[in-house]
Amino acid sequence: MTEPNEHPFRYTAPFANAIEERWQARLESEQAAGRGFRQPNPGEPGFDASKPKFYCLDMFPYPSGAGLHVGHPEGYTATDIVCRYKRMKGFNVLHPMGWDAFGLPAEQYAIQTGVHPEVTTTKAIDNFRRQLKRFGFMYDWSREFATIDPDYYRWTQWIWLLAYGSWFDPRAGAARPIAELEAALAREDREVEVAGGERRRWSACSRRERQAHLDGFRLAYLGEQTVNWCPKLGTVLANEEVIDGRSERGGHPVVRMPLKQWMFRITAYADRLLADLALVDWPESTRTMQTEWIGRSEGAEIRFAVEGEAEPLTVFTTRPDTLFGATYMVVAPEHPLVQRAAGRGGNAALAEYVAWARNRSDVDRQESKKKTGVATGLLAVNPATGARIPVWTADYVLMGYGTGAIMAVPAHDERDFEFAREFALPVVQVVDVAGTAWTGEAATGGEGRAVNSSSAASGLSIDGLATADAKRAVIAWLEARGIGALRVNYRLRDWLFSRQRYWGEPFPVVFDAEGNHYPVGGGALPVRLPPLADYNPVESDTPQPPLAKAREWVHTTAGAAGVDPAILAPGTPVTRETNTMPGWAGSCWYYLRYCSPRTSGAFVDPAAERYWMLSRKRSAAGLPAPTSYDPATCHAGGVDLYVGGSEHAVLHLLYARFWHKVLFDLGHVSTPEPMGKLFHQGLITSHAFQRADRSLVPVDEVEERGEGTFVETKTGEKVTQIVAKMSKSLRNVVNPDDVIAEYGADTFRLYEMYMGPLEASKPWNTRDIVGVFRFLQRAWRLAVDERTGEPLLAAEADPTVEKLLHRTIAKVGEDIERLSFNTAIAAMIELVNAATRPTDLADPAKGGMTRDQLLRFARILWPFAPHAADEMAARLGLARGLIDEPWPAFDPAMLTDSEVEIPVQVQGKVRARILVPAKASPAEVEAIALAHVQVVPHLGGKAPRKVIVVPGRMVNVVL
RNA sequence: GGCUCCGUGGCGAAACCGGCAGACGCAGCGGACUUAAAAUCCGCGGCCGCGCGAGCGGCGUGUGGGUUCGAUUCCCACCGGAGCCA
Repeated sequence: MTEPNEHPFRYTAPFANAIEERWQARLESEQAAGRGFRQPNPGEPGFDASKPKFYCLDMFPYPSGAGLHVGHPEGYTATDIVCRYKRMKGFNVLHPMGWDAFGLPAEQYAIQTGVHPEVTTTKAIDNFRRQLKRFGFMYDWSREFATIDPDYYRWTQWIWLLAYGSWFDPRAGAARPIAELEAALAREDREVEVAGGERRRWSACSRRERQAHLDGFRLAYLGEQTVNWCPKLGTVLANEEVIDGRSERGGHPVVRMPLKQWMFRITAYADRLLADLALVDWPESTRTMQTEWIGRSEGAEIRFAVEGEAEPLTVFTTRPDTLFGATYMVVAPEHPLVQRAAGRGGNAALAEYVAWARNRSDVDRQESKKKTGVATGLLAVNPATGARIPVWTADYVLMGYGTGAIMAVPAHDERDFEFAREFALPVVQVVDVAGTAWTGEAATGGEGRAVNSSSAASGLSIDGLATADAKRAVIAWLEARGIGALRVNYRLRDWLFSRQRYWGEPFPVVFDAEGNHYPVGGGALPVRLPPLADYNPVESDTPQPPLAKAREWVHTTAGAAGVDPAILAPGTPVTRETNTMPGWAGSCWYYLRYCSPRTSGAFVDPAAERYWMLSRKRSAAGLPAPTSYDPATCHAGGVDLYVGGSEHAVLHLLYARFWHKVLFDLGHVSTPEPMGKLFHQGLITSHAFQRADRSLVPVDEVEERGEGTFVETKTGEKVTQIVAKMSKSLRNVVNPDDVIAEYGADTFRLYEMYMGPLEASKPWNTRDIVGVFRFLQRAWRLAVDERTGEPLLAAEADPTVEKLLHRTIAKVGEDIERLSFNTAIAAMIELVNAATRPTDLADPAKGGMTRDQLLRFARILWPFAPHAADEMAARLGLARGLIDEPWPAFDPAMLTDSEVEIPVQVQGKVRARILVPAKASPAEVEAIALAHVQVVPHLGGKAPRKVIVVPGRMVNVVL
């Protein structure tokens, strides 16, 4: 027996799912017909040039096989709300979605299963797309692409070639075509250094020598670098991917070895990357992180003469003022000076140490408590004191930082001090550090006044000078003697861009038999990835890229590869580059491709790029649309809102900025920065449980015994509830598909936005979801008769409800603008609660809202819960839903009250509340307050010393 | 160790520029409706004390100090947590 359903139109989960799927199907067919959320570009049919643009971007996901995580829809819902709102406010909204689809996990999976990464990746993309569509996000799916599409990576390769064909002109402070450099060298017939250190006029250089010289300037260049080789992963990693000497992914040991690799000269842009952070609206924390990552430090380069060596030993120090305290030198074991000293033989200990240190991973080198090292037997001369000081080698000095050599000042550097202690080297105090007494028992860092820092012989005397002055004095002295100079050093290294991997973009470059490289011509792009039978990286001590296995692909001719015949004869046998680009490559410029994703003749259509990226600042709103960047009136950043996790605060965002600046310098994009406003959504965490010994217990092994008391089921041991990241091992991962099935996508969206501030990390609390679900039910019931599905309309508008509606419209709009969605939803809940009929449905004419009011409410609900709002609007007569509706207007007069209740404080304590006319003068308010029956007793009969009246806010009486 | 951010009821949170601390939701309690339950609707709700009661008094935004008529908000120190850099 089945009960007849008395409420067939109640907003239940199955009902929500049904209407959501119906509206989504409808949107799908509208999009297919070129309507819906399809946003035309300038020049295309349907484009409205009178509207301002809003480019809103989500960090595109890496489509993993596991499907969408609850963290993904958090940022996506936020941008969807903003975009729907902006659309209603009359903007042309660009809100695209795509896939960051090259990368290690797919390749790893291919290694395990033998299935081509393209197959698994495509499947994962299809699943991600299905899941995202189920949320009803208003993406313009006609702009979708993946970084693995040949049509896309063709242009990734093209941009790389652009960098390859450019150099950084220090005088212009910008990138320029390398042909200009070549022309200048020829025109002025400059003298250049050729192999072997000789200098020769350009006209006298061989073709090979010219090429080698130019190669030294390219923004994308082949550099022999000490790289982080990870034998286990079979790849080289960027410094950024190595944490404490282990791979960021997998935690495998990493060893350092020299290798020829493609590099990006990102260090040339260090100053601009630093300075332009001031131009964008980014979280302070992110700007700080990038600043620290770039790590600009001013100091001095000092050249120390080494006895018996022609070349001086160059060091960089931020504390040239401590030169008198440099009692020994330390060079990295990889330093050429050490190599030479060891190569001469006769120092077995040195050779042994170098071999030993070389095989130590950075984790050991950095962590070792006890300092290790060996004297090289060489003696350097401290130019300030004239003293001969020993040159040591030690692994605490890394070749990758600075010059790979330091002057050791043990008195004022902790590590140098430890080293000096270990090997009984002299320690000389040369700074009287402010606030720290010199005991000789520890290094004293910080600034102060120079002591023990004078020498008649060298003519340098800085005793008594404050650190800053002492630095200047020493640098001036160094410069005068030609043995040093002021220098700016960066922590930022050039970007290692080669990977010994299969699943990445191939480099459009080939090598001849002598190892000279030649670019593949633009017409031959994309250089496609060849199919491969075996994806296994070769686990070995020397890098062996998997692409080397595609022998037929690798061995080709210049002509077949598409090298310009003017550079290399077509018949010349060449081998292709077998490294691939790292996972970062595709995400460096995807936001540009979205502007015109189907453009075939260029990486982006210039007009589309200009329209979507270049805009006037609010202060210059009256001016006509800009045609080129003007710092005074234009936004520096192109994308108006970029939302994604803070885990990309440094790497992705720094790399994208670098590519963008190269493109900007060469005239291919309109703005100096890619992203104007950046926002990081917080992490969605989960609950887990912790035993007394701080070990974690999975959620399904715990039961609740009474209020807030949890015990481990197996042992009965008491455990405490904590907040932890979602993880398979803790079995606290929430699957979005399940939540949608249980409540619908609208409820899911509302819940994630209602949890708390977007930027905050917050725990998922399944129990709380029902709150927003009930809100939607209530809102629905306010508009629709659950028995008949017919609208429920008030005969006339209740003035209180009308006033609240105006206020809610104003507040929700403001809150969306400042990305404060939780408070916007709270305001809508208050409105619905206030308008809800106090009795049952006996008399629908009582309470509730009029059709007009309900439609205005539906329109502010639409960005948050679009399906419920569309369905509501349809039942109220708007068959098409709210897709083309404007944001409702509010009357500013409705936002103020004629009378306000304000508190009266006596000595800072609230003693009464008074109702006063909003326009009452301070004197009137004061009079009412002081006469109040609850205030008088607290005055103690005295006249107040002072009365502070904040109009409309409060009164404070001071006795 | 340095830098940055954060700490508010049983829980998630709000208070946007120094002006009524705890909006809104969850959980809880009470009532209406119901044979009963669910659902729904109405109400209560920081802590302590006094009062039968409407209410009154005190304390209260991690801790201790400071600035101010007034501090969750600004300043200093400390404790705890997160992130980044060493």
